[in-house]
Amino acid sequence: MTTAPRRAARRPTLKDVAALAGVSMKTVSRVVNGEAGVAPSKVASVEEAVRQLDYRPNVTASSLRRLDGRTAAVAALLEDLANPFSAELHRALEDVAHEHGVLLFAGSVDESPEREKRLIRAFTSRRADALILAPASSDQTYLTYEVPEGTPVVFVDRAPVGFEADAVLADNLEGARRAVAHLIDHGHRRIAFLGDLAAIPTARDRFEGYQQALRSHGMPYDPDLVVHGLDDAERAAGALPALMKLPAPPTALFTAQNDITVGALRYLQAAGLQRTMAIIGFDDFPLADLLRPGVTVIAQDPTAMGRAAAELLFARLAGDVGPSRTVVIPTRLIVRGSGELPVPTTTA
Amino acid sequence: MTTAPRRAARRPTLKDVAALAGVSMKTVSRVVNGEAGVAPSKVASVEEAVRQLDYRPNVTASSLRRLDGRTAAVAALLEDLANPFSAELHRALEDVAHEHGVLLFAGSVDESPEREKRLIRAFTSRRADALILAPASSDQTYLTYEVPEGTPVVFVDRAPVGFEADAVLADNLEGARRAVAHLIDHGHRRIAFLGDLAAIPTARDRFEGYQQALRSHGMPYDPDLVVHGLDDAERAAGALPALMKLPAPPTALFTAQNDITVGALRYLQAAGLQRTMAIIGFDDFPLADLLRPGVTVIAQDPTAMGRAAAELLFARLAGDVGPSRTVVIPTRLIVRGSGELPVPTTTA
DNA sequence: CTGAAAGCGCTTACAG
DNA sequence: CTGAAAGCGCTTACAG
Repeated sequence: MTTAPRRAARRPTLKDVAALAGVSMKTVSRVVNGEAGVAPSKVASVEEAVRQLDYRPNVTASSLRRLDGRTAAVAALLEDLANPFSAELHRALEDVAHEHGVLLFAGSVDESPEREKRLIRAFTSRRADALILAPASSDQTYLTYEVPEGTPVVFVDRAPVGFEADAVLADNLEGARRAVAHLIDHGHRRIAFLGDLAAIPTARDRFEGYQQALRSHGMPYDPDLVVHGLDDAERAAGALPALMKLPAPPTALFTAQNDITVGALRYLQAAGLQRTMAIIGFDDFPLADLLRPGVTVIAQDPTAMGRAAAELLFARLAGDVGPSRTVVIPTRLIVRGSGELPVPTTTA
Repeated sequence: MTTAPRRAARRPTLKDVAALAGVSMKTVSRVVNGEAGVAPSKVASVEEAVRQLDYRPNVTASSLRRLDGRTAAVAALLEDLANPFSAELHRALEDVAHEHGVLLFAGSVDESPEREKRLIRAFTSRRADALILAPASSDQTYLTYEVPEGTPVVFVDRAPVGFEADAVLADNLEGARRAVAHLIDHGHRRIAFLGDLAAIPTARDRFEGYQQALRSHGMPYDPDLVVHGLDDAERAAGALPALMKLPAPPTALFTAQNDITVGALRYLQAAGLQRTMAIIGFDDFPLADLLRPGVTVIAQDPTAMGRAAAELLFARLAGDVGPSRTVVIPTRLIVRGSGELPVPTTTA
């Protein structure tokens, strides 16, 4: 019978290293933290003791006593870690944090202001050094007393309300305006807007872009062509039959969010309308190029947004005390076919 | 000029609460931790002081002194947080952790054993209570001394080697066997295998399933039809021209991973072969149902895998000391058209 | 260049 | 039922 290897029972401490190396705890601390001014012979014996004991500093304990209280961990509160936009953003944050030797806590806020507040409490009570937040709440004044001074907060995807902070945003209004202008350029005059919950700021900006495009082209705004509150693909698909039954149905759709685009595409394909109804979606998605026709989209760049947010954050942690900055990451129109379908020349 | 609200400068401590409530620190500690046996009047005055000062316990400090040293944080090392499989798994872990009031650290190992080891060190030095690991390394014996006793480790997606631990795995071999048997049932005799890096255990299992299916149907194994090492979509697409130039090219493809399936589909569509070449992919992906033909897949269930892993983990944290368990989450064949294309009846 | 003492915010182990 | 003292693993603020 073989004996399973035993796990390390108790982690050795600074004190154990000091005893083995025959120096004081303070000297071990200096060596471990790379401070200058320790005799080379002592450095060597400390390093040898560290190796022998396989000593690992307790980051938690050191942050407790340090003046700056830094834990080398930052927290990200994103919309939903399972959704591709949040996942890519998260990955970009991880990459920058990793370069700085900092670890990342993550949580999904799920469009729930209560959940957002619970997570903020959980992360601040673990003394995260900084927060990245894609808020679900409509007002973040509460952060003033929830987040201690000296803990930077950077907003991503959604702008802060009632709280001064850096922010990284996509160009939602301009992207939407461009999508709708593109449809108008292809001859469409009846363009439907299918949007997410109207309470979500990005959804509002995209709706505003839709309206601006109509206005600047001298086109009337028809509320019958507008549907808000579509918070998943099924609901989006379910909204289309009513639009199609209008006396003057739309000839083009602007779907203002990923899942809405997918739901609309499912409906169009089931109804055999995929080569008749023009569609442009906000947000790119994998395989959009493989569908027939390919799906024209306004693409965001979550990786660029994540990197920019993380860089603002680390600049703050490095001591930048300038006024809050807002970085806008541009969107891109990707032409693939569905947004270039002409107005059908039927005798309706 | 209005004054911006000031942020809380210093967090109040247990001591501050004790002073305000006129009791000892120990009594405050008892109330905060919900321990019984405190006079109701003292409970009330402590609770009032907590409210007035907006006191938040410092989780980090309490874990330092506690005997169990629990930090109420667990770490997940996944393949790549940006990839949908890892992202869904991560989200499922988050949900279970959230139910337990536990926070989640996450990191991507990126098929790099070095990165895996760095992350393990980072997480253990932050004293995570437990680890969830989808390893990139081929051997995890090193965990024996890297992970302290009493810190549970649960493997997901890949089985441990050289280390005793719980594991949650997909049924890779059986799923692959079933995919290939399905193609054989539809008349195919020349079935290509397109796989990821052969060093990845799941890739090996899927290859083994491919071989077993051929064997059990009395079909020869032809190495010309097998390509390993396809680690992204472009590489997968690039492998197909050579297969098509074989004297007897395949009539069906088994693509053993998500990105490989996508790469193959891009090639087939560019070559106009999407209605000629049968294909079954391992891993489902969004919109597989909207392509024409729909893409037949072997679907994994990352959400079920994440939940199962988290439940094993919390059972260990709750004191379960039984022998290691391995949970296998079954895969599902989803028939959509591409896997049911017949063998073309050409005169080749 | 080096170390002894005090303290970060909390819990433990006691004593009353 | 309550609290004073010690200590978790480390760094600070000194003194030499």
